[in-house]
Amino acid sequence: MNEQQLKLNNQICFPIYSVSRLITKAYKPFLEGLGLTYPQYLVLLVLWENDNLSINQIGEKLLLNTNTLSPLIKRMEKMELLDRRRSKSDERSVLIELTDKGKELRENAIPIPEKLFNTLLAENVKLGDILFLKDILNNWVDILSEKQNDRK
Amino acid sequence: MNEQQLKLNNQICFPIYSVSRLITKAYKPFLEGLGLTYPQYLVLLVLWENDNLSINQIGEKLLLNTNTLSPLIKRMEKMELLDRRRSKSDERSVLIELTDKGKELRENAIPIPEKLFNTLLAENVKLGDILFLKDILNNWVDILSEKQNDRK
DNA sequence: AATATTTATATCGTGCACGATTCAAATATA
DNA sequence: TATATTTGAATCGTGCACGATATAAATATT
Repeated sequence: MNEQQLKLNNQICFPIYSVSRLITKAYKPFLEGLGLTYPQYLVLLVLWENDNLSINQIGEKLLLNTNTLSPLIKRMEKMELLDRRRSKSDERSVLIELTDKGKELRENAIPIPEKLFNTLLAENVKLGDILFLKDILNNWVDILSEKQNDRK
Repeated sequence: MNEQQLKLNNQICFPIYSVSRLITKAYKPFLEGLGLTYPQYLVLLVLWENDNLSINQIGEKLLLNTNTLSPLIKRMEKMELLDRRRSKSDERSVLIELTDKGKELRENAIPIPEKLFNTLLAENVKLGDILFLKDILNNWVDILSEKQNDRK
């Protein structure tokens, strides 16, 4: 592995780390109108698609463990966005069901993706970031694939 | 904007958010051997490249504000990886200088990028994630560019 | 049936992130 | 030169993330 390829690690890992935070920040103005954080919004996206899931099932979809989701969902319960109740068939499971308030929020959330899209579009800096990320990622995939072929 | 394009938002934002966390997790086993977190490692990467920067300058490179960096750097001072001192020419600035221990850590950090690379390579699941991310990202860039051209 | 193991949540501790605010030093302006 | 504004750090409060651990319910094993 040569010098340049070694640098690719940081060239991809750091940008992903940064862009992830930039995206969360870009969502903020639209989400705080609804009183939501980005992770809370993700939970709602899952529940709007498929209500009455266990915490575990939500975690599978979001790749989050219960030590993150448990308190997060309790905060959302306090906000009266959802209800928690133990499953009757398995007392270990906690089923999450949207309240009317949680369901109604969906309407207000509909314009968010387009707004976010336009935000990223308006800020050319960010398009630059994405383009940069795209090139690096393509480069990385090439090297990864190449290396996997070498092993055969 | 059609339904599918709207979904692209979540198709790109969520994967970036997830992959970012996966990458940080992938670094963990290698970094904790050095007693470092990923953000601390990033600070060292910056300082190994260019010592004696102010907190602000480090923040510019990492896109992090002082309310994140200040306590993080104080923790690194406690670990005796770096020294903090006020600049004489501008008493507001805090200059960060690596200690010998901080400099020496560089040697131990050299194999990390390759190890990480191999980890991602070994876990085919993750290569799948990257490929997925790559396609979505390319798709997104196409749409963004197209939309920007429309405005002209 | 009694015991061991697994599974679904929850809790605890630590370390980011980040908006808001504070404070002092530096710089700009009247 | 006095005052206003800007700038660099630091602090505070809140909310994630996540490893480690605890607990109780469900399931497997003996």
